[in-house]
Parts: sequence; structure tokens; C-alpha cells
Amino acid sequence: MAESKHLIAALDKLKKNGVRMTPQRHAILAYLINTMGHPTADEIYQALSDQFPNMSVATVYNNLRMFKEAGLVQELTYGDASSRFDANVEKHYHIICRQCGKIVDFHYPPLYEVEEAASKETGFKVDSHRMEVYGYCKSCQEAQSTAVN
Amino acid sequence: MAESKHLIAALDKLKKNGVRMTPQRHAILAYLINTMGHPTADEIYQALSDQFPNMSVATVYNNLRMFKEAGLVQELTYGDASSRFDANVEKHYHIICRQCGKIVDFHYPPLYEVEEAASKETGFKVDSHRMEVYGYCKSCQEAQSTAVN
DNA sequence: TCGTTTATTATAATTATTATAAATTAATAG
DNA sequence: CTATTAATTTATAATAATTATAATAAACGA
Repeated sequence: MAESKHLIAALDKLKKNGVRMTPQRHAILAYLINTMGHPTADEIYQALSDQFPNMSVATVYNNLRMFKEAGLVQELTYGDASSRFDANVEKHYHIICRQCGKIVDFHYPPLYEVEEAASKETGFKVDSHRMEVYGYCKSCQEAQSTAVN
Repeated sequence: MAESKHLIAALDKLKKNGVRMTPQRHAILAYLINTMGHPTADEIYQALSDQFPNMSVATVYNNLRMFKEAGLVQELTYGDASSRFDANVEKHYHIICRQCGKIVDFHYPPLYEVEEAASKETGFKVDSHRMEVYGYCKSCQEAQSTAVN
């Protein structure tokens, strides 16, 4: 697979920020950008363990922090133990399955009215918001309806 | 301070669920209901350590889980390390200060249209959503504007 | 290619949370 | 009121995610 536009742009941004490129860093970033999922640090570590048998988990965490600071990835935290990471920084929202934990993107016009209302009510200077929807994905709905009660 | 209506209702609900009342449990619940903040498990533990010098942190965690399962409190997870707990189960949203971490409630009509749109786009069966606004609270704005650059 | 600076590795430390097992205590039937 | 029993608390250990540290290795501009 050729390097996607998205990946090329991200690499470019890092270079402009004076960040050195290493094989590990490149692989972590590429993995995040190419995957449709929203992997945890450990999932990334596992996924790249064939390619980099000696890579340390610390490298994954260090790079994820770096990418986050550079605005290339977003950290998602839910009730469960570990953070998930998303290289899609375009405006979009997530819907999460309560049963299997799957995270799917969906589109909706950004909720700027809410930001404004919140700012007015609280006096905060607002810069962003986060919103997720919870429910049951198609396959978990089916599993539920065919289950014996 | 007399027991608030809110606390009385919560105690009632627990009794109906066949849950035993203990001094620790009562104190944790009362603390959560009376505080305006959104404390972590450890903050609760600290706050009650005078009253219960021998209480175990596990007791705090156990009870918080219990309250959550009973629908009496809500667990809030943000990027930072530990969960926060909110005994206000009325519909409301939070705005969070990026600088000092303060969490303040604000009101806005529940975003059911978003739930519907998400359901339509993804095929999920939706049951709830979560949304928070981020920014800088008044005192942190002032601190910033008076700071020497 | 060299030298400096940054990144990676291996490992240990930290922190939040959960599990376990023994001791205690609340609810309640008698 | 007391004894019973099942739930709760406590103390402690275990787990798991993440971060810190120090030594080694690699990137990249001169």
C-alpha cells in the first residue's frame, strides 16, 4: 500500500516541527492512520511486534504523547481501563457499543451552539467539546435477540 | 445539616433494593450528594478519613460501584488518571477547565436529535450519550491574563 | 563521516483499581 | 433481646496501565 495522503501530511507536519523520524515512529503513525479502529497503546504494541520484536511499550506511549501534542491524534478515554487513540482529527463523533466495545464514527454538524450556551452559563472561555453516543451495535442486537432468556 | 431530600430518596432506593446500610456507606453517599464537586474515589476516602480512620479504600470503591449499579451515581472518566463520581443523575452536562480541572454543571436540552442521527447512520440501538465542553474557567482566565509572558 | 541531540530499550516505579480472605456487623427470625 | 447468617468491611496482595530512569543506539545537519 502506498503512503496515504493523510500519512504524508502527518509526516510533513512532524518534520516541520523538527521531529526525527524513526522506523518505530513511522510504523506507529502509519498503523494509527491506516486502521479503521481506535486501538489502545497495547494493541498498537502487539500489532507491530512482528515488525519490531524489540520495541518497548514505552516507545509506543512516548510517540502517542508526541502525536497528541502535535495535534495528529486524539486520545479517547472511556470508562474502561485504557485509552484509545484516533488519528482522524477531522470533526466527527463516536458511537460505542456497550456490549462489545466497538467504536464507530458518525457525522453530525459540530455542536457549537452548545459550546456557546455553556460559555454563557458558566463564564468559561470554551475551546472544544466532546460527545459520544452509547448503544448496541447491529451484531450485538442480533446476539441479544437470539439469546435464550 | 438535615438529610436532604435527595439523600433520603437515595437511601430509600437502596433499602428497596435490599441493600444493608452501614455507617461508611451512608457517609460516602451523603458526601457525594452534598458536595458540589465531582470527587475521585481517593478524595472521598480522604474526606472521610477523620470520621472513619480505619476505612479501607476498597470500601469506597465497592460502594461507588454499588451506587453506580443502583443508578444513584454516575462515573465520569476524562483523560486524567482517575474516575470522578457525580450523584446528580438529573440530566445535565459538564464543562471542564483545562487548567485547573474544575468541573462545573451546565444545562442544555438533551441532545436526542444527535442520538437519532447516530442511530440512523450506524444502525446502533442507542440508549444514551455523553457530552462535555472544555475550556478555561474564570479564575484561570484571569491568572493567564495577569501572567508575565 | 562525525558529533550532538534525540529516540529507543530495558527495567523499575507509580498509581488506580480489583481480588481475596479473614474479621466484623447489620438485618431479622425466633 | 439474642443468635444466626449473609453481606460488608478491612487489610493486604495482585493486576494493569502508564510514566520515569538510565544506558544504549540512531537520526541528521555540518
